[in-house]
Amino acid sequence: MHYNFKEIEKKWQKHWLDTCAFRAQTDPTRKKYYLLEMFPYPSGKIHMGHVRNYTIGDVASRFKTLEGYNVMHPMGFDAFGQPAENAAIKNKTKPAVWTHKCIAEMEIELKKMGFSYDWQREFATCDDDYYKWNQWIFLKMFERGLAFKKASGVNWCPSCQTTLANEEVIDGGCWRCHTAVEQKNLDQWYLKITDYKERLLEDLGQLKHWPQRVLSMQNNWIGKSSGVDIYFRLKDSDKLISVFTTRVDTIFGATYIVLAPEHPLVQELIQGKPQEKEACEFIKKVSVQSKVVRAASDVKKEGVFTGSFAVNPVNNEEVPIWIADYVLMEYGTGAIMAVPTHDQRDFLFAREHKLPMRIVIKSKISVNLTNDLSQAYEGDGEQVNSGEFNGLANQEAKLKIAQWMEVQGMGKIQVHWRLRDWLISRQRYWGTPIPIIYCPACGIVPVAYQDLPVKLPADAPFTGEGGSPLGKVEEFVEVKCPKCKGNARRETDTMATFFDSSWYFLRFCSPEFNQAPFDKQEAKYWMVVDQYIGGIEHAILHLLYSRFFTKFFQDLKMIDFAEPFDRLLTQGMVLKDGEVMSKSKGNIVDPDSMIKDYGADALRLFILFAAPPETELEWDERGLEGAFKFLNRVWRIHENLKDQADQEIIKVLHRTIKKVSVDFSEFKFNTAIASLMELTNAIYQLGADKAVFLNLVIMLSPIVPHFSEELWQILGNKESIFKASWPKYNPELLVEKRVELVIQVNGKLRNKIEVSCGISDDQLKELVLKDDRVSLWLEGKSPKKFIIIPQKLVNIVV
RNA sequence: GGGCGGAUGGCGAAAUUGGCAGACGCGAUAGCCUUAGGAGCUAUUGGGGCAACCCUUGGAGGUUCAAAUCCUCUUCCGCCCACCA
Repeated sequence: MHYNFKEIEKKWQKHWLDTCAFRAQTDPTRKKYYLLEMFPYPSGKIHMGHVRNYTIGDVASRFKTLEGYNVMHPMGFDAFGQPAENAAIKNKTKPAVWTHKCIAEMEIELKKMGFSYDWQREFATCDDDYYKWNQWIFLKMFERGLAFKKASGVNWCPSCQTTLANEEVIDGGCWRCHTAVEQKNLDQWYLKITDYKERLLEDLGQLKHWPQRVLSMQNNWIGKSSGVDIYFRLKDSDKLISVFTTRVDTIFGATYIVLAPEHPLVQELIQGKPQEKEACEFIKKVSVQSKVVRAASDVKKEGVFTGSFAVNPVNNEEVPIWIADYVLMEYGTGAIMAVPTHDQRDFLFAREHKLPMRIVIKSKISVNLTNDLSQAYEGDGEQVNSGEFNGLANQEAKLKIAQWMEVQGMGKIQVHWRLRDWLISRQRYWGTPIPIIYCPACGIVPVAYQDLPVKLPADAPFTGEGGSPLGKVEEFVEVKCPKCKGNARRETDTMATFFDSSWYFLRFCSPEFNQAPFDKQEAKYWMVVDQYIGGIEHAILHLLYSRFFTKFFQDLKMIDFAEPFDRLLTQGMVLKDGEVMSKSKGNIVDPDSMIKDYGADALRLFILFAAPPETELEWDERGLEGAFKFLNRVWRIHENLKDQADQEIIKVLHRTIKKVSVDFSEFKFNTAIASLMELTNAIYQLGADKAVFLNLVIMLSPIVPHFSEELWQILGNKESIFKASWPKYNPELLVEKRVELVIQVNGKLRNKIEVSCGISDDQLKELVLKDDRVSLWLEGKSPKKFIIIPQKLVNIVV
């Protein structure tokens, strides 16, 4: 018979809820621990990814509780967003109704997993007392010029009928539906995240406990690139073309320059030239090309000559000006100097169009100085053909040339960034209304703070067909101007949902606070988040925005730290047959049916045991069965306890406590479980008393809480096991008197001997030489050298 | 093209950071037990060999008394960024 997990899990889940077992109370006398998992989008059902994410967090949270920390472990819902709108259209209901139904269903599923949340802190971002503070934050940003409206070319998804942030465009397609993104000129709200670029970059250095991978992704995304803006004068006028380069050391090898087809000077340059017609056609062709096609790396670089020339300031050489599709208006200055000998793209382009090349960096390896190259040389070397800079190492020349050019007024040392301002306007219904009023007399007027929240109307005629649905709700749109009291109209766009999730971790500190987004005092106690856990897919967007908001709050003096998350763990995906579980692949394993068959505890145990948290986890139901068997094996021990444990099992216990304590703090749950299994095996061999067994149960409790609570109670404890404390090991018990040593001859394992720990090196040498197997391998030769690693090994070198 | 990770039995994975490769589990094989169940218990389980032994951490070299671990080259896989100047 197996233990009755159904009854036990139900019983303890009810008990935890009834007693508010995981209520976090602010208590300045105690050390706090804020553990947070990325809150879910309420889709209605939890999937294995959620189960894994939240199980990892739950174990950490319960472990910290047992260690004596005052733990806060909250849960909420990232409830605004487009899927709710689509589902509402499909199911002929309202997004609010659908969302709340989904939240209710998910709460039940999360509770069935036995997660230790402080449910009293729960909120959903679609609650008006949450999104009110989105609007408040927006207004604060607006006051400081950090929220601003700009007409510009924006990414537009024709399928979702909405704009997208740069971050939401993936491979030229919409992150949600993968439709090719188009460019559209619209009046949109932006957040000036670029004002924070230096701090966002620099403070990455503070994040000592973030995965390297995430840091480098953020680093790439911010994309700081240092170089020089070089001014090329036009041959026939005084106008300048500014080009950006990170390789100013190659300036003497610039044999032509290339402009993006959209560059503002292009029309002037081609006007009246013989090439005008050809150039116009080319520009037209490129302009209709989608970004995806243009960015495809296998497409041949195309371009045309403008007919005009510019002058290279360093040597007054006339160089032809070309237009090509591989130069992008969005980056740098939209113009480049081309150095075909030292840039592969320039090289291919120059070869194609028979443009001149000149080597200016001599590679140390190759002596090739002819122009008969097979590819560009992009490495380091010595300057040649570079006037007064000849002979310098190119890295040194880079600095010297840059300084010299700045002094001469030929250019300016310049930094370009990849990071763009964050577009937050969405032409959607189910989101936070942007709290702005357009007055014919006063222009753009912010909604007054006392008028917040600008409530989202309960109903709007959204069809998914485009345009802002709020624009069709007259009683929403029509409003009096807060300044002149005249007739005015509200902004009808809503905010991108990433806005909502950029500060929710602060709201959890004081979810009911009604004076500000969060209570300073509460935030002072609970923040920063000690451990944050979530998927790698949020490595850039959500984490960058959250860091930005945190710095903004710091500037408002609402908090006194710069980074919100101390430790970050990005858990790996759950795979089935080597593939991501997805509806379209039909390989979804439903957590709920696994709970029915094996119980939540077994599911939690399996998911932690099968792989370390960061790596991908291959779903294996037989493994789950194995986890279940192990629990039954532990269960049976309590019926066969001895009155007294012998010394040997106590030693094993203390070794296990040491190992498991370390593993738990390092999130190595798989090896922690392995040690607990070893302890269990040892108990089967040696027997155990109640005290030993209870220690095992406590160590298991973060992983399998219902199971452990029940055994804890059966063995006579009145209070919850989570009121107990984590066991400590006795170091004296870990000291061994005798130890097994490995004997190697020339580094090969030849024998093992047991010796007392206090043995001296000389005694050991003697003992080893007497050993039969050793003398067999020595074949009469005398040892050259002994290498002794205390308590571990002896290696005899002959 | 750039960056960051990986590659260990039939499978998921360990390896105190340079010191017994394969802990723990799954699967498999054999046996035992029984109130036949979602059982349980005991052994064996990287490969070769009767054996002593030999081989084995994607591949090839190297450093070292000693390498899964460090170095060089190389192949494959994953993720991120990307005509980024």
